[in-house]
Amino acid sequence: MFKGRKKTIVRMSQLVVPTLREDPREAEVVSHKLLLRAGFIRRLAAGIYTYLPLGFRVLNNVSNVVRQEMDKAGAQEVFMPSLLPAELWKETGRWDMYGKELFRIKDRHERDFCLGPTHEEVITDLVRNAIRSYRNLPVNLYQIQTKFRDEIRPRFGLMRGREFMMKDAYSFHTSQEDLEKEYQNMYKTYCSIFERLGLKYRVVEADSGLIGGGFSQEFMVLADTGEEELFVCPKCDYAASRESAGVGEFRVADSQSTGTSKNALKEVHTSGTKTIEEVAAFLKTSPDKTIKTLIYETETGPVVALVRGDHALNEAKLKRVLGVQDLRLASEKVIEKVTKAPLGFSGPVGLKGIKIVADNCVPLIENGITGANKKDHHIMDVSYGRDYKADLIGDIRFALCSDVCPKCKKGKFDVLRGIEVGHIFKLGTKYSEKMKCVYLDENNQEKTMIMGCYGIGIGRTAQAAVEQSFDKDGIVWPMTLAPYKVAIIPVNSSIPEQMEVAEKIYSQGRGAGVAILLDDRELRAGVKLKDIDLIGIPIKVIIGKALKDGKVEIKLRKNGEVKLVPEDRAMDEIKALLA
RNA sequence: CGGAGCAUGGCUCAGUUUGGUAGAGCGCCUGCUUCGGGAGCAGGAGACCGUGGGUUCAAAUCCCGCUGCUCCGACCA
Repeated sequence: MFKGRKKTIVRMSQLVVPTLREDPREAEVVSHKLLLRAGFIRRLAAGIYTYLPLGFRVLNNVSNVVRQEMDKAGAQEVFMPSLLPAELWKETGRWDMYGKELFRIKDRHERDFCLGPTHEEVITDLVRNAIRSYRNLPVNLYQIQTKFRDEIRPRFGLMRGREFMMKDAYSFHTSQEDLEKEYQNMYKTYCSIFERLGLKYRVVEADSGLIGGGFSQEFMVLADTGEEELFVCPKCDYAASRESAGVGEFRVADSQSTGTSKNALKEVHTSGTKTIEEVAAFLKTSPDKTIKTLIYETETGPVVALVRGDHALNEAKLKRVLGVQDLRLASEKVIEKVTKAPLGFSGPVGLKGIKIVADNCVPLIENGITGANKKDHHIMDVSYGRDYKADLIGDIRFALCSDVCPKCKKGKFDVLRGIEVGHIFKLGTKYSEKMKCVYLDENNQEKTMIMGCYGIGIGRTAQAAVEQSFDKDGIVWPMTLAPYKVAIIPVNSSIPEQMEVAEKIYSQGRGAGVAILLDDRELRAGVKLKDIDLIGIPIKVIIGKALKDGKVEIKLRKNGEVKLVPEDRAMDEIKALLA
């Protein structure tokens, strides 16, 4: 591949690997610290990184596996622009919907552009022009490319950057069944990708967010420090992200009496109490007796959402239940207009002319407590049906680990942590319809294409691997990801015999196409060994004392295992380890 | 965007309270001695103390503005 090049630098004395002895202040999580310390990446600005030679090699290792598996699955690689005209985004409405996360810029003619955070619009535009017949469907096009998102809070190095490498694929179909087939094909492809990369992962049901569409699944690399919570049922195969985990059973809170006698409504003065906790404490009861009332604004007007006081409302679920796209907490002004009372005293009783959505658990509350829609007042002994009604009742809260699996209704959730590295979506016609991406079927009928979309965070995957595999000395790369598989370390570079053997094995390795590194630096053994371990090279060939007997050491990073072999057998041994 | 904090050689930090000629460790360069898990000695280079203004005889230090970065909450691969 690089035949034209005279030599690639794989001598440590020449390689740019600025390792650091101390943890950089900017890093918080282990993987970020290690990538910085071991000289893989450097920060340029918040969430924007340079990949140094080692880092870039790892990135390419991920990309290559992804590319091979995608090609094998029948997808075709393309390369789309990063700089995108606003018109396309206006066509789907996402120019307005995407919000502040979209990097927007103007050209010299004051025309609007953005830096691509994802490419549904671009690919759909391409396909609607390039493909007109059912004969040319289905297709799956993908690219590996830099994406831009003006994240609210860039974090943890490559985990959440503002500029990051991503593989995104888009498939186009003539039927739902065909999409289903490709979705399964991609599911399998993703499994083999993450298996080849040597990662422990789980697949969970997920919310599809801004990308939209219906069903989607996330691939999570398991790591205790992961940002995501996965709700996994121990009794069946159900697994979901925190965002989308369902609630299997609606029970009354433990503290509620089983008695059903309804007391009469009572208004109480609760001056100075605003939060649920304050109100519950003031009235000497627990938060699960209260009804939390939240006012939201949507594109179809304000709505009132009710959840039990000890539950957290899940906006993604609320969006789904309401069937709205735009959802945000109402301003105090709107709250006052809707409830005629200041923030902190809202309640469903007596509200008119506004849609009310209640969580499944809310109607079960007897003699509950909620705001009186009157400053400094709450009402007690509120019961559903008698005192208020909801227009919609559904699952709109976050699941808790005490909740029951919605699938088998038996297991209580285990909560694991993970890092989202892949996401597959069934988009349906969300984009193709708006953008008139159509084809002619065999009956000369115009039909809208059905789409799927499949992403993998390349840099994030690389960093997730570190998060999953490190020790006190540094990174322990899985073989596939390691920037170099083998490092040759002459213990004392001032002994000519050691250097000779080192050079010999090095050139044998290069001749055999092994990704091999020679630590030819004139440094003490300890420094070289520490550096190579920090970098995480899987196999070390240590040339030292044993050379007197014509032997070298082969030591594994993973478990510290050492094997003494005759120097002329070293290469065979390495090849066996790599096979 | 709300809350907290930080900004001083390449890296990690001290110095700021109580203004008075900019420090340490690591790294880097030179030489000597060392040489199997971050060596020792000697010599040396390297900083307009984030930025703009103000107070003062005098500001890294006090005051005001700005910017950048990190962390905690709502978004995403």
